[in-house]
Amino acid sequence: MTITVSGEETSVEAGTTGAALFADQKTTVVMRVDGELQDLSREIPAGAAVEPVDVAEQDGLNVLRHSAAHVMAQAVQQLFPGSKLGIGPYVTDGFYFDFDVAEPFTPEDLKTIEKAMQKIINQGQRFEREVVSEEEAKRAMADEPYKLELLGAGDDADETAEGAGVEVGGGEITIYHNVDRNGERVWADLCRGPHLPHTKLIANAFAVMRSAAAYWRGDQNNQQLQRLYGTAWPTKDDLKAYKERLAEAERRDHRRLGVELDLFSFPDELGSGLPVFHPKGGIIKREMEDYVRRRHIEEGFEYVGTPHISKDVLFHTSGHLPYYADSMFPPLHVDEERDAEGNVTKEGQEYRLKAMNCPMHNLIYRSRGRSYRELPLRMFEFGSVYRYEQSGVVHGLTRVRGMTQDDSHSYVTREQAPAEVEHLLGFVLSLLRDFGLHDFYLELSTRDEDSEKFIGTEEQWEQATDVLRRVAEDTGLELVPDPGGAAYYGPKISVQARDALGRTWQMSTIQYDFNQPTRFGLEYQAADGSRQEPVMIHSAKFGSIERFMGVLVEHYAGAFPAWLAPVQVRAIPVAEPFNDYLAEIVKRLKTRGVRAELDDGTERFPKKIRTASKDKVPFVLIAGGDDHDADAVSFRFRDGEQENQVPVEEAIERIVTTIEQREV
RNA sequence: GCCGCCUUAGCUCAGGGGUAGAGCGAUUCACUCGUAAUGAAUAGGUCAUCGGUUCGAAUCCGAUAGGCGGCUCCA
Repeated sequence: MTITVSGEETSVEAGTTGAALFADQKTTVVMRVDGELQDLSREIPAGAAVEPVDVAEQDGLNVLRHSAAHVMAQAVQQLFPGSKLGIGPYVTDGFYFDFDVAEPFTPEDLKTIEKAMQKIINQGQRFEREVVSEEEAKRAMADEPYKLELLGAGDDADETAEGAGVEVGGGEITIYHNVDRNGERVWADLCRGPHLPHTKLIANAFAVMRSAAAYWRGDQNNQQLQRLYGTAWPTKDDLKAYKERLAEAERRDHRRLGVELDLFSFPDELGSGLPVFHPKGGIIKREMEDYVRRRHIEEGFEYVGTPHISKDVLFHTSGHLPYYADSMFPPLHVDEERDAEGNVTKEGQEYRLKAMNCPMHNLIYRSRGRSYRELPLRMFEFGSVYRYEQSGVVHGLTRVRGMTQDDSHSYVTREQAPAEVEHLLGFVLSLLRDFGLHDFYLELSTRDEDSEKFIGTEEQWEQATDVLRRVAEDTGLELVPDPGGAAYYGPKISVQARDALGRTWQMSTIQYDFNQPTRFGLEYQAADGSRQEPVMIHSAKFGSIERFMGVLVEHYAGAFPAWLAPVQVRAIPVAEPFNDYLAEIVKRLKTRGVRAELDDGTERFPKKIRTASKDKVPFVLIAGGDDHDADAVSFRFRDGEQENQVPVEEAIERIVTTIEQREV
């Protein structure tokens, strides 16, 4: 028969398997048959287009990890008889498997499981695919209640959790058996596959990473299972590189660097998720805010200010309550008066900490009549908002309970809306680039038809979503759909930025809102004298200053570009006699607005260099006899490079220019 | 909010039913002329908080607070 192998027509015997075809390719783990991933053990149908899938390519990695998940599950069921299987898909950089076990896994258990996995791998067990009927599958999985549930769910399984589709779905039902050296089936799982031909391909480049709890099918009303996360790679070196990447992420962790660089802290006395900024962190925050405020004003925004607290009726008007009551701090009851018997003589009032700025900006809009000539009317502020985040989700600066939003609201006519969205998106992207982030993609969050959370008519949603989609597509950036992710009042575009380590963070958001203007009765007088309702467009550029600072700390690994660095210049004399010489230069730098300081401590020279290096100061200025005689200074940069005897004038100009140009 | 783990000096951590240790940091003194650690001395802890068990608790148990890893959530 004739088949096409990697684009070339070839003639092979009927019944040829992938294993036979790619026998000499040791790192081929599965094959793509007419675009579909299949086990190598399967026969290739006549006329098919086939290509080998290498373990190192994404599809191959996924198969490797999914197979490793099976091995882990086999090990767990060996060690913990009676444990029940949940799902076990591959995920980015690894895999997990959920188990219903009597006791949660301990750290020792993880090591034991890893050892048992190694044993299974060393046995070189084969993965064997069996096509079964639904009845057969139910019989085979009689002891696995969760698998039975998935069988019942059928093709819906894809929606139950990330990766659940690997279990069932996609037409026929299959069971994968692990077969030992003697040809005996030793373990089985309901699974769509495909899998590696045998376990030896997992080699010893795998690890059981951690355990955690997870809700069955991602629903918090369901049973909580124990999830084991693992990782697997084609080679030991890949595994090592992955672990090194994790270690690097840990070194860059903004929570760690925040302490080391004395930027911010989270005093227990304040409560969870409430940061305080120390002087050095305060400089970074202020530089960020100053720059962003200036740019907003350049872009036609007007800076406004609103309080941190208000009567809670405001949030009823906006529609945020009762939808989001759970994530707002509980109300404060004030102004109530009682007589001696305890009877209420004056009704009190409920106040709420502000969780969003838009209702207050609406009040500014409404404070007087508005003309179409004023639109677009753009209000902007650094609004302090407080959200009662659940205790388990608070995380460093990236998830806090008190934060500063760089929040703006553009009030426009319906006709102006597309142009304003475009304007905002361009502005947001330019700001992110100014802060050193260059790798983005967009997410379009829309309403979920089935949810009652979303208000407004279908036409309104469609129109708004259309506007956002068109503008997003015009950027040429990757656009990822996020159905059901919209706010209750309208769809949103969010910008996801990738940092230096390739991790993504939701930063900016642009939301199209046709609901709040109605709820607040906002209007403007049109050219024809009629009263019209504006559309409002919400936009947060960094999301929150706190989160963005956390991202920046990690992106730059604490080595901020000069314009953001808390200390821009540290002057270090080679020995004490040069203190005065450098003190004079520091003074001149300070008059130019440079954050410069002299290290006139009693430590010796090399120690001061080391300290400056650990502090990640961008410019170290050194002066000794040679410099003094030449009326010069020497530079030492963060990468260890040095440049000696630069004339003082020139050195100052270079530092000032670098800061002004916001160069790294 | 849920599951598990953790909380000892400013930081990183060791120890462990008989009232505490190291390194770094800090302070002081001496030293100090060329690019990542000079030396010595000193100070610093109700072992998160509260309660229980015990002759005795930092150590064991419980509660609370805070943190970490996930899950759920994220206007």
